[in-house]
Amino acid sequence: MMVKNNKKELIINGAIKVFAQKGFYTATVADVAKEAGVADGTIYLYFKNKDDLLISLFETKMEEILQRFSSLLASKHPADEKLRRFIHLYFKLIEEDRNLAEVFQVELRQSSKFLKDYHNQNFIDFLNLIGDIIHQGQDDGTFKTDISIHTMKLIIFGSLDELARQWILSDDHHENLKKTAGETSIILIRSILA
Amino acid sequence: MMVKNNKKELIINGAIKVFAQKGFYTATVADVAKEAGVADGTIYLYFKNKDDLLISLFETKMEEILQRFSSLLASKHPADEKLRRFIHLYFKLIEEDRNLAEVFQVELRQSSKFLKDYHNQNFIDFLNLIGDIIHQGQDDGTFKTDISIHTMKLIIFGSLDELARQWILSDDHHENLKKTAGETSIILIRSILA
Amino acid sequence: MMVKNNKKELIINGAIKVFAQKGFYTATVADVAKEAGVADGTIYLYFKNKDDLLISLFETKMEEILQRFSSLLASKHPADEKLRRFIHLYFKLIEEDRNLAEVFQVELRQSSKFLKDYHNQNFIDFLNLIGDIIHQGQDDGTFKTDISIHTMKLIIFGSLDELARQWILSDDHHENLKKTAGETSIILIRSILA
Amino acid sequence: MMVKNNKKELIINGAIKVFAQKGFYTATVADVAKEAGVADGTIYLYFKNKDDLLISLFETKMEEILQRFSSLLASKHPADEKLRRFIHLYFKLIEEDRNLAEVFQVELRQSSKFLKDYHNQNFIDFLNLIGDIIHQGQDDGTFKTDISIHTMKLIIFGSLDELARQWILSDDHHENLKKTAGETSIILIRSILA
DNA sequence: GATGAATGAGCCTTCATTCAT
DNA sequence: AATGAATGAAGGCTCATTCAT
Repeated sequence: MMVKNNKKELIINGAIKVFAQKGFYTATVADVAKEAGVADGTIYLYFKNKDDLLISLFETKMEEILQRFSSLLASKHPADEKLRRFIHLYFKLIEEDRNLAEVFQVELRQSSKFLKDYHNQNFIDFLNLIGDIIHQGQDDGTFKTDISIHTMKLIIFGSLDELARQWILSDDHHENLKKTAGETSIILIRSILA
Repeated sequence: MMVKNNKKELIINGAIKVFAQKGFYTATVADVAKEAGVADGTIYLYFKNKDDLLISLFETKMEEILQRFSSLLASKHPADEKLRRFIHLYFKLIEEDRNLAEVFQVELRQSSKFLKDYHNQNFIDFLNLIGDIIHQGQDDGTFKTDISIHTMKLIIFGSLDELARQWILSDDHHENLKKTAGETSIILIRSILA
Repeated sequence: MMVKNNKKELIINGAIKVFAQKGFYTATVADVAKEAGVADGTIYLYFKNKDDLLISLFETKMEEILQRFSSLLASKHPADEKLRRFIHLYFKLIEEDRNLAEVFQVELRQSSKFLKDYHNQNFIDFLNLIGDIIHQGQDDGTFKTDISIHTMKLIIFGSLDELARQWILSDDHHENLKKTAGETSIILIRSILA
Repeated sequence: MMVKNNKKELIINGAIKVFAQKGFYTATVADVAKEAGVADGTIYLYFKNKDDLLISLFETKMEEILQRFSSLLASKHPADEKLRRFIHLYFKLIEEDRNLAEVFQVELRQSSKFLKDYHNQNFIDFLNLIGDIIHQGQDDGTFKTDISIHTMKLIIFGSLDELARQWILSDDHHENLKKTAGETSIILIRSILA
């Protein structure tokens, strides 16, 4: 079948919408069930509990996201071009699914529960995508080597993250994210180019 | 007496500690009261409710922080030197009060409640401190003018914020924040210097 | 099944008993739940809140009561006979369900909440049952017309109400309410008979 | 001094106003203190607790009321004239102090606490004032003897009480209580006159 | 698998009462 | 006597979770 676990998907998508609107703690499981069009109890057939729903949501979507970046990173482009494309893809994804972006941005930052106790391998993997690009650039002489990859990847991710957050939280979304992506590429690449 | 509103301070500091450890939603008002060494009801003599406690906490501390930045910004230094000092002070504050940093980082980002519905003027003011430095630098020819102040200030803040977060969330705090501050200054200033 | 909304009934009956014994404000929702044999939360599946429970209780029971009076009033008896029967039925109902009577007598008179803010249509309807009898009697010449129906219906209701209250509050219920009903009929009808 | 226990009086009068407006349970001790213009704690210098405040209020005012009736009853008038004057005085008092009337009418009926557990001697005394008039009337042949004094006094009191309540609860107080008093006198005396 | 009525633990909040000043 | 800040017990209500159907 094409549609595996249809209900599970419905619930995850309902949760994304509801968590984005109300926040994880303020939203109720009943809210999610209603949005997903299933009964409250059904959620517990697919997820251990409310926390597990958030984590599963994150992992499922994060895997999808990592895949969308993977071809980009497997390409033969020079490091600066890869970084440019990374940045554009990042903002494209944000624009495509604002609710998901909001859940990632706002809700996952939230409680120690999810960024401290819950060891977030997918997030680390994501950061390492950036690290890999920088690594490549430093290897082939495209990028400067005077700053640590660790610091640089956090600067890049932090920049994208904050720009995305402001765009999400602002009510006016006419503001073009593509233009922002262009500017951001210039600034960040300039800061690192050999 | 010298110490006015001693209880209010005790409560705010208790709240910072408890919210940092457990998260705003997971922490109970009773937890805060216990940490502050007051009765549960006492909290309601000083704060309207639990939400108000978080917001008051934020506003009180944010004002303190803004003041600590103000002399720096009133100084006669060139823009790049100001930015360098801004970055160092930022990390210094983070190191000084990790709990407060964590509350700001994690809890305030949290739910729409606090960054969407609650119009956060202090946060905007803080971002504008950075904007002012950039503005000065563009005016006197220190900084490039090809990128918008808006984008640039978010990149700077986002970078600092993310670096701070990783430092907070990592258990090993031997890692020197001063070194990070140095690296970050170099990168960010390089990206903008004329 | 025959019994629909079994739980709602259980709760209302529990509430009648508990409110009669402890009073509305002194009784807790947990008391009612325990008496009804349901969980605390179950009450909130059927009633919006504690106030709503009291109002719903009143409306449900008042409708039942109004129905028990309706055949009497639809009958072809002369007005004085109707009034006599009304009085007897009133005391009969009091005797049948002392707890309910007590809730009506004591708790509903209570706070502005329930007789001032809550516009009590059922109670007005009940008073008008008496008004209708008097009206009929004045029309067919059975009753005097020198006094207003409004005053007369309040006198009749107030008399019954006070007699009922004293009976309820007295511990000795050997005292026959039927005898009281007889006496009361004589007095009240005498006061109005043409 | 003329004004003995000035504070105590202030508190009682504040309580009457506040209890009338909000109801005994809904009103807080702090509300009463504010209305009386004293500190919360001051109330506990004069009253054991909140319940005691209500009971003391009742007893103090009830004594005043009983005194106002006493000369009437000591007079040499025939029983029917006494009853007529009783009724007029009753409504006059209601009109004079609506708040007090409301507290007596609505709040004191309230919980078992005050009409069941609290043995209300003053109220019994008040009812007996009516009983005494009837007794006199039956002795001197003015009133019929076919009905018990007990029933009759409750009918009279219940009638006055209900008429007063409706007047209090209705917003329109243009309605003349004197006219009501007149009508009521006619009806009640007619029902009992030999 | 799916439902949703029922559960009951737990938390925010109120407020009568106390007591140091 | 008077104050009012502080207390903390207690209760209304919510909501994640379960389970009989």
